[in-house]
Amino acid sequence: MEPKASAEPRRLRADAARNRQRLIDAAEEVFAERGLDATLDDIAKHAGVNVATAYRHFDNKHELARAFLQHQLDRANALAREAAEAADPWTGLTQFLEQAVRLMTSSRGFVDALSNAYGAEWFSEQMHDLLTGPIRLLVTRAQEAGAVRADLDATDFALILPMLASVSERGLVAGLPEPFCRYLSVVLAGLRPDGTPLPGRAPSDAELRADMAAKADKHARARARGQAVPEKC
Amino acid sequence: MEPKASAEPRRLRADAARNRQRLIDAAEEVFAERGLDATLDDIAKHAGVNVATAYRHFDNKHELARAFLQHQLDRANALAREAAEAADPWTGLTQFLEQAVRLMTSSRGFVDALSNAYGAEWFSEQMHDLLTGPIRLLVTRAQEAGAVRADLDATDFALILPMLASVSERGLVAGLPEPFCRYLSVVLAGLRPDGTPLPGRAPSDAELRADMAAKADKHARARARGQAVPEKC
Amino acid sequence: MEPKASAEPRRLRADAARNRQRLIDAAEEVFAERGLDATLDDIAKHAGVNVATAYRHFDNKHELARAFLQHQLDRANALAREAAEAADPWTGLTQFLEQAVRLMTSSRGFVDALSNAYGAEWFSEQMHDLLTGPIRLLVTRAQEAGAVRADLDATDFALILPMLASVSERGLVAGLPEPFCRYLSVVLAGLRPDGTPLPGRAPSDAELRADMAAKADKHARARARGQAVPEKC
Amino acid sequence: MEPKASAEPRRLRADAARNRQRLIDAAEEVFAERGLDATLDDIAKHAGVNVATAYRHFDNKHELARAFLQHQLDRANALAREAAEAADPWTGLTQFLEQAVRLMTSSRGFVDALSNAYGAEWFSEQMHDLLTGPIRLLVTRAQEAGAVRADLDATDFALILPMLASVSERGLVAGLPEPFCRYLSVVLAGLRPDGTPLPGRAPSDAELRADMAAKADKHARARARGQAVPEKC
DNA sequence: TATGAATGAGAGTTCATTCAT
DNA sequence: AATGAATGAACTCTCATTCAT
Repeated sequence: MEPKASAEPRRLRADAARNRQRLIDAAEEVFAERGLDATLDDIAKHAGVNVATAYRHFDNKHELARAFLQHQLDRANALAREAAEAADPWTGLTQFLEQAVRLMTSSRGFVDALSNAYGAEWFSEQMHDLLTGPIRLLVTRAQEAGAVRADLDATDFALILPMLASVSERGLVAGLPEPFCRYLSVVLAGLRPDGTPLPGRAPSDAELRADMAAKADKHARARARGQAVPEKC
Repeated sequence: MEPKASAEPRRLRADAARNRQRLIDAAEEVFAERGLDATLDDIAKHAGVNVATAYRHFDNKHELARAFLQHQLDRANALAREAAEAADPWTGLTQFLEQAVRLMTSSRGFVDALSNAYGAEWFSEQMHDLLTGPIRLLVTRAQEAGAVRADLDATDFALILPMLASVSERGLVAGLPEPFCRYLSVVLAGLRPDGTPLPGRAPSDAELRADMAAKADKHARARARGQAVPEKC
Repeated sequence: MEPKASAEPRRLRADAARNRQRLIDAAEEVFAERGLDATLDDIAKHAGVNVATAYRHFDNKHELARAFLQHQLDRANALAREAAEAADPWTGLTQFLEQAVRLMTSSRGFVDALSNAYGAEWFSEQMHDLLTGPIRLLVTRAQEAGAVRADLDATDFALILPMLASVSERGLVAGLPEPFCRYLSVVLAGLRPDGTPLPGRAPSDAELRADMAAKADKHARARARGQAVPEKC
Repeated sequence: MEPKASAEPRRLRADAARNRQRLIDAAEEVFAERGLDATLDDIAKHAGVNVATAYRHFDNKHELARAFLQHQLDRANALAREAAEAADPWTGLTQFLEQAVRLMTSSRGFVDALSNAYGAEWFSEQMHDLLTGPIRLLVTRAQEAGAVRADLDATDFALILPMLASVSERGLVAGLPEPFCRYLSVVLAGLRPDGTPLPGRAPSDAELRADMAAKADKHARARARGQAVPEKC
């Protein structure tokens, strides 16, 4: 109802804007550190404001998380678009992945969302847009240049990105110089054409959408888990 | 006081032993389906016993989770050992990874732990043992046969395994035939020698150990997160 | 400090006066629809002003409710006075009751107050004045004309009015043509002389006063509730 | 799911039964004194147990209220059935009303529910059963004996009872000997045949049912309130 | 030993009221 | 004078854990 978390926020009073920003920053920090399970109280405390103030700015915890994730998604979109301008398509793709992983590295909350701890329909929709928009561009260009497997699809990154996210999540801790780069390299090497096709197939756009619905519906998820796993790849 | 979940369990009365097993089985099911956030009450109900009974057998939720994870780790160990007996080293490695991923696919709780939602020192230690034991065997054999990159180390799988776990976690939902196989293939392809070295280096055994400590200590983790991320891989 | 809602209001700036009126109007609407539990924020929004503005005009929610109730009481007074001018005393009484009930029908907040959801001393005092003033007039005239029971007193309406209020509250919902009229008729019929005296007695003016104090003091009320209820009327 | 507030409760452990009873008693007291808005915390404190204990016994506040109201309804049913055995039909009816009012006198919460502060579908259904069952019996018998107006219906008591409830609510406070008896007498006198028909009509059973739905749906209620009120009875 | 029951410490959210612009 | 914003205290409900039978 109110233009609380709207995209086009009314001009806020100076102090309110400051507090709002503090909240978002705090959310960024706290969600990044503790994941999306962090409590609103904690975030508010971190921001130096009362919880109720958080509720003035965001309808509920969900919305704050959304604001936070929106921010991350915006960055990811920007990265993809920048990368699309690279002279060499392969360089563009690797550059994007590298930076996307770097982005994820800095935020456990984002990884949570990607890993679906946060099964919001909304987030998946955003991801879908990212995949079928800028990322598809990157992939197609790279394929035309023969730089990546022909049977790869942009939608494959719906799985590959979270996969890389999880490395990044663990990566820094080890104290290695640039840990995730190493595994990103493995994956990148695996994306290059090698004469053999990948087994299975990429999720279709429709399946990606179905996936969203399923994720939003916990029961579907439980059911899915019960499914038999094939014996052999 | 009592060495409840000790390595050297007293002989339990028949019914006590049965209840203990039921609890572990229930934990298996429930943790697998709902992840490590599942309620102890739920697990107890699933096991057909009272929560308090769970507390007679396990000091706390943590310990029950440990028992559950132990089980998964044991299976993983078994898988690795079996795989080590494959005639062809590469086949052995792929077989192990395939089955390990399959194992993870069936257990959200295990993935939670791997993805570090569950940062117990203990778990990491177990992983360490798995890596430097049976897995190292597999890797070394494959390297000697020239089937995988020479600069790969068993400890790399401390990152690669969770990475694959996360695909498996998402995989089933999509309704694809055998989704994780596809991305496992990508990673496997990436592990093959291609003439270029991997950037960075594998975590040393010591670093792996340090990692554990860090993960158990949230503050260290927070600090780590603050670290600068290098601009370029 | 300032005599905010005082009887002798300072001259207000034009816009202030307008806002005050808007607030009262909004209170009227909102309290009427949602009862006295409605949010001050809601009322302010309805009035198109900020909550804080409400607090400039009224010390607290209580006071705004008072202003609202005052308005209703004023109307009730006017109704009683008008009715006193009816040619036939009985007609006057019925006319008053009919319109009073109609008034209550349109305002859940008023009914709340009458039904004592709002046990303010002040309100009871107002009711007292209404009863011992214009209503007594109506009753006495009707009695002199032999139209109502001789042993009825104006103060009896301290109970009868809320009683009718509660029908009106429920009445409209049922979708009946003019529901409360039916039960008003029952009560009116019951007020006519029938040769037998009413049991008990009407509250004296003093008791009515005591009643106020008691209602304002919750503890007294609790005590009262503990009182034994006689076995037989 | 659990047989928490079930009609046929499992045998409870002695202490649990005691606590459950304490909770119900406390609810009775607190709801009676402060109405259904009372907080669960208060009730629990009154019962000398932790809030969570209340949640062990009742799914939520709603259910506790329901248990409390059920109790009142049961009593009301019993009263009606007893009254049906009176030799004289009129005596039976008056006896029932007298005792019903007495019952309501002791419980603000019950009155709240009757007055619809508590718009639960369930409660209305219970009332419906009470009205069309034992109360209809009383009314019909009285009509056959010519003791009450022929155009009265049992469903009229859906409005008359709450009406009387509201007197009783206010009655005791005044310190009068048996205050509500006086107004009950007025209403009873009004129910006797007097040669003139009542205006309007009683709600049909269907309308009573519709009423429930409407009450459960706040919006319907708001709409209803907006309805025009006829000028003349 | 196993159980039903009880509990304290939150978590998310709302609201009357006050502060700062 | 009026507003946008902030706050503390409450309220409903949950969960890991402990007590008493």
